Amino acid sequence: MPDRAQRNNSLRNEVIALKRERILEAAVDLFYEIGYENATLEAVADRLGATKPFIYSYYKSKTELLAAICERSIQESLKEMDAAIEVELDSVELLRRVGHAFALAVLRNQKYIAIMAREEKNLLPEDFVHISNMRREFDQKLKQILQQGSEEGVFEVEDIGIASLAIGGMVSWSYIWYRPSGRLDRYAVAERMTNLILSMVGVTACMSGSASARRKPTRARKGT
Amino acid sequence: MPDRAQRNNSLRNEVIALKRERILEAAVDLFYEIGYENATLEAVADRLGATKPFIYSYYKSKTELLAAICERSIQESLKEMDAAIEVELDSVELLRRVGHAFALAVLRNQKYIAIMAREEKNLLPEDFVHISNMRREFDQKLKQILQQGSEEGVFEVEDIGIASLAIGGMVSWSYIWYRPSGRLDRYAVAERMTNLILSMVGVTACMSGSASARRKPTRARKGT
DNA sequence: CCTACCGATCGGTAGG
DNA sequence: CCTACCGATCGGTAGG
Repeated sequence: MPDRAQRNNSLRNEVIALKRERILEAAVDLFYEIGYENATLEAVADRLGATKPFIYSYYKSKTELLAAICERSIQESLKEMDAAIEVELDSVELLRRVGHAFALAVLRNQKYIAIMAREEKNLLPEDFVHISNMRREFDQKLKQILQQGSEEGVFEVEDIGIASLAIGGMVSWSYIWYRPSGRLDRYAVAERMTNLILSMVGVTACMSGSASARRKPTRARKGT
Repeated sequence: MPDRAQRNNSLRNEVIALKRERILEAAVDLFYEIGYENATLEAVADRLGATKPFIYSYYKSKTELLAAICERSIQESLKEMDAAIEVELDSVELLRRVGHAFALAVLRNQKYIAIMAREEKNLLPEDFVHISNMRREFDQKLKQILQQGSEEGVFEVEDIGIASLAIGGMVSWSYIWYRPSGRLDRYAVAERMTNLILSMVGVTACMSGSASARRKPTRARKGT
């Protein structure tokens, strides 16, 4: 007897989830383009062919919508981080994997990252705290990786705290300059950033992969 | 005869400049604390013990005030960059100096940098273009330094464009996490970031300063 | 899920 | 340099 009711219910929930998702996406696009405060919910609704009260039946306020966007923003990076950690690799491979996945996540979720970086002052204090905690968690895990690699002697890092913040920063900042229409696609950018991360912690090409050593700068390149 | 008039005039100009400066500073503090849109000009005026129309007699609009803040933000970084370039050093020392001065500038002007990063969508199109150009100029000059060092064979960089954006990003991002009350003062952070920049471009400790080589990770540290 | 509306805020200005 | 004000915008809701 609850069978049919439940099916209905699950369908209903799916529809609700779908609508919430579409609203979120429309908001992300508009907030990214013109900024949270300049974007009216009426304009968000317009993009969906609906009206403002429609949005209010799925989100209870504008700031709740913003919080949902910001939360997803780091959630995605954290997810990649956790997936990489689970694989149990040596420190170099772990950092390579984490760096690459993190960079790809930022480039893929560029709009979300931009909104989070720009709009923190428009979050409710409680949401701000929650999101700050997630951010701290990410930084801690990254720091942990550097710590381990340093103890093993495969990383050479003067200050682990600063190094992890630097890595986080150089990757996160790409939301500002990356253009999908640019010279490199996301994957190529992530590759290069990963290599930069590795050399930042003192791992040079010959130490990490199977490639042959190129410890010394290739002076040959200049002359030829 | 123009003597006295001119003295008066110059005094008058100084007073105007002083007032404009105080208004700017108050705005920076408030915009940084609660965000541009949440800050009313009335509240800015309050901090100066004045009223809103007072501000309007020194700035013609709220957005002009924002543009002035953003412009100064990069102006400071560009100034440091240019000062460093003028000294004519070898590539390694030049990058070290630029990195250090740039990092210090960001940490010193943390509030300005934060506002610029967050509020670009609130700039007039013309101001946005102007500021974007200054930003591009900075990136170009940094890239130029990497280019030169690479050609000389002292830097080992896979992709100069990405590397310069990465350096710019890791330093700029510090506006987010740096706390003057934290573990390290500005100078110490700048030092560590500079070392990270250098190892990112393949310069290890032994190559740069007069210090003895420590090419290999110091495995000794672990065992002892 | 829409029409119609309110209430409050705030950038900017007149006028002195 | 202030008092007093306007005009417009927009988040949120009532009521259906």
